[in-house]
Amino acid sequence: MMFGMSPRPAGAPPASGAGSRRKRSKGDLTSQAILDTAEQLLETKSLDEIAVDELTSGAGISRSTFYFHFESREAVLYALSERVAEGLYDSAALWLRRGSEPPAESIRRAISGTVALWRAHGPVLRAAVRARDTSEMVRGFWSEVARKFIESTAQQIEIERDAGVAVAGPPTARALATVLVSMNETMCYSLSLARKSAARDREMVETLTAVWLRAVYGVSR
Amino acid sequence: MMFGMSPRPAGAPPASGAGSRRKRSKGDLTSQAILDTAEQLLETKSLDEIAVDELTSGAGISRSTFYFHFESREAVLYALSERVAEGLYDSAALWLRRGSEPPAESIRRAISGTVALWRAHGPVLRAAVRARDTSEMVRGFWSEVARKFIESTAQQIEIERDAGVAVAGPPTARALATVLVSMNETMCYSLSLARKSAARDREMVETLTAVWLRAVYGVSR
DNA sequence: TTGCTCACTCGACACGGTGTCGAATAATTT
DNA sequence: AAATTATTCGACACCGTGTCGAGTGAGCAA
Repeated sequence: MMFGMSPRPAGAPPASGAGSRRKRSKGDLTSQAILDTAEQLLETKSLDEIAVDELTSGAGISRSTFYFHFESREAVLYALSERVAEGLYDSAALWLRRGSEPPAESIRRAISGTVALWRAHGPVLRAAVRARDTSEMVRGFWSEVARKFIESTAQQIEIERDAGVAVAGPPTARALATVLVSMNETMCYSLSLARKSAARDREMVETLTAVWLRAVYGVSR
Repeated sequence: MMFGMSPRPAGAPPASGAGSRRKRSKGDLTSQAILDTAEQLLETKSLDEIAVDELTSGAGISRSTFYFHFESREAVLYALSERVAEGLYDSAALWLRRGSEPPAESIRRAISGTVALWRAHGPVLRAAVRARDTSEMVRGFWSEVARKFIESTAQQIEIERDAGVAVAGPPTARALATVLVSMNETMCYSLSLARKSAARDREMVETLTAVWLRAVYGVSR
């Protein structure tokens, strides 16, 4: 009764092709308008403080029309998340394949990218993290994202361990990766809540980098 | 309009003395019943999935009577948190003053205590963490709890650094402490979501301990 | 042009939850 | 016993949700 929602938005237009810009059927336009309004409102309020009619009046349509485009408020968040998720994968890849540069550099670069992304899309990312506990749909999506992050981190740790550069387990590479990735997420969440400050951001990147380095390689400098 | 709530529960009985058991005015009893029902319901649902009449029918009273005892659902959670918070302080104190034992022992003991507490009161603690973003009252309470944890951890790190045992900053002792404490909270949160398993708990304690040790002291073994 | 269809929009409705009020009742004090 | 205070209740007004059936209009076929 409570979890019956199908992952596919109810009456949503079949796969609004992201690339094809010809023939923006009117429906696409209002879907976009709803999405934009939602992203803007999330800067102020949390998802469940946002009423459907705030979304629709912002988009210039009637409240009940909303349900033609989205199944629920969560579905809107899901769509919003997808926009942002691709950016996340990029910063994940950064740390995976590093050339000959020292680990400190590639880790710092990856973390820095993640922080930047949270700074850019904080409201949406926070709402998504929050909705993980509420919406099956959102949870599925983000646990997949997290899985990829953890997987590739664990893999990298194992490579470094085999090379004798990183300190051996226990903890398992996987357990260590889980903790480190979660730590990044938590700190980015709370950082994105604070007023924007380059100094604060830099300190956070440095702190997280230091913990990663020490946790994986044992020694910092 | 939205944030006008006073920190003091509306018509609540003046300071239901925790210790004095004589003269349990009838009101205290039903307040307790509401609290107990809430704690039990939180094992299944999140706070905002719990309707007021579920609380009151569980306590055998009428819905509107609820508002005589508590200002809102959040106020119930606040009261529930206070019950648990004291236990938290104990495990904080554990790591602060250690005798001559090696740091690994005291850190493991403190983390182990925290994990145990989350296992015992997971639902309430999760709801409280969650409500931090929603309720001013709950946020104030928990930021105070977090502050104490971070403060005492930072203090301890500085002591160890002055003694030349811990690796020097940067990161600041405070920044490092913030990250480590938050990490513990996050991992306990997600651990308490998983089915109870002694093995899993042990692994989590070991992993967190390892990260703390390496982050603070640089080398693990 | 007419007429058909299909994407899209709307207002009305039923439902369920919240918070408040004033009156009724139980407990305690004087 | 009377007065006061604590506690409970039902009724009410309000707000947000999700659904339904009835439009509306743009494009397309004949």
